[in-house]
Amino acid sequence: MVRMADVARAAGVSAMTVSNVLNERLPVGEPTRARVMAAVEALGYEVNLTARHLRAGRTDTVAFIVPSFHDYFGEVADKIAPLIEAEGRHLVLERTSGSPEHEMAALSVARLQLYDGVLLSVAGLDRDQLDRVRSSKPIVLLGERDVPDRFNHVRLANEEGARLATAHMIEHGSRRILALGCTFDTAHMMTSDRRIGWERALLDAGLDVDPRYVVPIATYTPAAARDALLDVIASGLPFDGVFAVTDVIALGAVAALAESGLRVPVDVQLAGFDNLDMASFLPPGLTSVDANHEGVAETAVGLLHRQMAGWTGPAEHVVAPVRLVVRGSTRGGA
Amino acid sequence: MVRMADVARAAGVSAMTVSNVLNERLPVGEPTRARVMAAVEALGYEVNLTARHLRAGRTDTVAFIVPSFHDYFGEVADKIAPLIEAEGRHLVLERTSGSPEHEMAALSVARLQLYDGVLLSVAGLDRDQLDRVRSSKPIVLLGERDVPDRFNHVRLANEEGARLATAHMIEHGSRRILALGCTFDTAHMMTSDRRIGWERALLDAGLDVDPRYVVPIATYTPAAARDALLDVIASGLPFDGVFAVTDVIALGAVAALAESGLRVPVDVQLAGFDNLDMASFLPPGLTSVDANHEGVAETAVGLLHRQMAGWTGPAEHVVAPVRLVVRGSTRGGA
DNA sequence: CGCCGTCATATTATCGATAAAATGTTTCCT
DNA sequence: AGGAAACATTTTATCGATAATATGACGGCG
Repeated sequence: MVRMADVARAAGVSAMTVSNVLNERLPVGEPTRARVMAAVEALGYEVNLTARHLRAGRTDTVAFIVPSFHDYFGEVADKIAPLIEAEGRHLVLERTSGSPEHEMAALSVARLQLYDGVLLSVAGLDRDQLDRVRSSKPIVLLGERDVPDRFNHVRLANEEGARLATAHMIEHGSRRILALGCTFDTAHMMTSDRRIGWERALLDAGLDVDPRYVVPIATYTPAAARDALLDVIASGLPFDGVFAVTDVIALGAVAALAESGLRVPVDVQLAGFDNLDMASFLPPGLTSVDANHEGVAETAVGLLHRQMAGWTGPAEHVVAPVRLVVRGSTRGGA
Repeated sequence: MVRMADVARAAGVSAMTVSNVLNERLPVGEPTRARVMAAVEALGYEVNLTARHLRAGRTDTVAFIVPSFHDYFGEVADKIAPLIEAEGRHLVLERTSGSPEHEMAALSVARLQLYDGVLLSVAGLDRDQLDRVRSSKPIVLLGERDVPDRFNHVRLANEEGARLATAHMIEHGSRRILALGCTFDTAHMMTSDRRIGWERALLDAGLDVDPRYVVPIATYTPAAARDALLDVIASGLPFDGVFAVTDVIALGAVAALAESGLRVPVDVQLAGFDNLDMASFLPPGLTSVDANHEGVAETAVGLLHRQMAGWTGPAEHVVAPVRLVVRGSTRGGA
C-alpha cells in the first residue's frame, strides 16, 4: 500500500504538501507541484478514502436504502444516481428486505456515519420507531408511511392515484372492481391509502363498497398476485375490473386473467400503479398511475442536497402529484 | 459524537477494555463487562466503523458493481444479498452505467479499499483494461466479456443458450428467425456470443444465415427493441420467429408484435434470454433461456468468500449451464 | 540596513479504534 | 512461603490523512 508519506519522501517534500497538491487546498509552487505529481504517477498513489473520511469527516457518498433492489426501486435508483453524481458524490444502494429491524439498523449511528446523506425508502418502520432515530445526519425519507415532522419526506398522492384509476374504469363501464393487493390497515400504508382512493371512487359513483372486493396478498410478488386472483376467479365472485395496487401486482393479474380466458379490457379492465417501464410494453398496454419517478427523485435529492449544504430550516413533507396514464388495458385506451 | 473513550471514562476503565467487551476479543471480568455495557447503554455508544476500518483493515462490506440497478441486475442482486449477509457482511450496490471509465474507477485502488471484496458485472471493459488493474483485493468478475486468467470469473453458456432457444423454434416450424439485439462484434460480448448460438442452430438445421436477420439495437431498452422490430416489420422482411438477446428486449418485441397484429406464437414464435421473473407472467408466457440466477449468485459469492478467507490458489473460470424454459410464446409451450 | 509582510512548505495534533506488548493481581502448587 | 502460571486490565504505537499552526525564505520599503 503506497501512502501519502511515501509519495512525500519520493518527491522530497512533506506529506502535507502532497495533500495540498492533490486537494488544491493551499497553493503550492509550480516546480514542487510537478515533482509531487511525478512521484504520484511513478508510485501509482491513490488516496486512502477511509483515512480521509476519519480525519475530514466526509465520505462524498450518499446511500439509497431500499426494501429490495428490483422493479420499482431499481428504476427509481437509476433516476437518482445521476443526480447524486452531478454533485460529485457517489451513490450506493443498500437493501433492508423491508423489515423494521434492518431499516432501524440502516439508520443507526454507526451506519449513518458511513455516508454524507441517506435516502431511505421506508417500508416497515412506523412513526414511533422513526422517532427514536437520533442523528443530525441529512436524511430524506421516501414512501407512504407516516413519519415524524422533523424528517424531510416525499410520498405519492396514493389516494388520489387510486381514485383516478378506479374512477376511470367506472367511467368506462366497470361496476365490480377488485382492489388487488389492498388492505384495511388503519395505519398509513401504501396498501391502505390506495384502498381508500378505490373506495372513494366507488362512493363518488354511488356504488357499494364490498369488503370481499379487497383482496390482500401474502407477498408483493406477481406470483402471489396471480394466485390470489385465480382464487377469486375460482370462488365465483363476479368482477369486471381490477385495480392492482402496483404494476408488479398488475403483472400477476395479467397472467391470471389470461390463464382464465378473461379478455382485457373487454371482459375485465385492469389498472396498476407506478407506471413502470414495463407498463407500456405489456400488451395491450397497462393503464397505470404515474407518479413521475424522475420528479420524485429530483425532489428527494434536492431536499437532501439542501441538508448536506447545511440548511437547518424546517423539514418539508412533499406529496408528489400523480396522473393517470391510460393504455389498452382499460377501455379508454387504444 | 460519543467515542469509545467516553464510554471508558464513564465505566472507569480503559478504552481497550471497552473494545474487548464489545468485540469479545480478550476475556473481560464479569463485573467489568457489566459496567461497560451499562455505560454503552447509557451513552448510546456505537462504534465508529470508519476508525475500525482504518485500524483493523476490514469493512465487513462487499460491493456488487453493476451497469444499472434495474431489471436483470436488480434481480441478481436480490439473490446475492442474502448470501453475503449469511456470512455477517453487508452488500452494497454501485452503478457504472456500463462505461469502461466508471468500471475502471470502481476497480481503482482507492475505491477497492472501501470493501472486503467486490463482485463486478463487466459490461464495458476489455481484457487489456482489466489487465491494468493491480490489486490483491478479492474480486469476482461476472459477465460475458473476456477477462484475464488471474481473475475469478463467472459467465453464462451464452452460445449454447441461444442455440437451444433457436433450435427449439426451428423444431416447431420457424424458418426465418430474427436475432433481435444481436451483433457481429468479434470480441466476446453477450450480443455476439448469443448470435453465434443462433447461427449454429440455423446451420445445424441446414438453414441459411442471412445477416439481415441480425438486428442490432441502439440501447438495451424495450423501447429501442420495439422500434427496431417495428422497422423490420415495416421493411417487409419476412420472419416467423424472434430470438431476443434478453428478456428485456423480448418485452419490446412483444409490444411491437402486438401493435402490428402479429400473433404469438401462431404467426411468430418468440424466445428470450435470462428468464426474468416477468417471463412467466407476460402472456402467453415467454419462452426463455434460464441461467439459474440463484446458482450463478452462489457460485460467484462462493468464489469471493474463498478469496476473502485467504485462498490464493489459481482463479476459476466458471461457465454457468443454461436450460430452456418453454412457455406459450413458442409452439412447444402450453 | 533592518524590519515587516507574503508566500511556500513543514510540524504538530488529531480523527477513533485496535493489535501487540506491558503491567499488575490473583491463584495455585510444592 | 516462594515462584510461576493464569488472568485481567492498561499502555503504547499505529492505521493514513488533514486542519491548524508554525517556520523559514525572500522581497520591498523607509
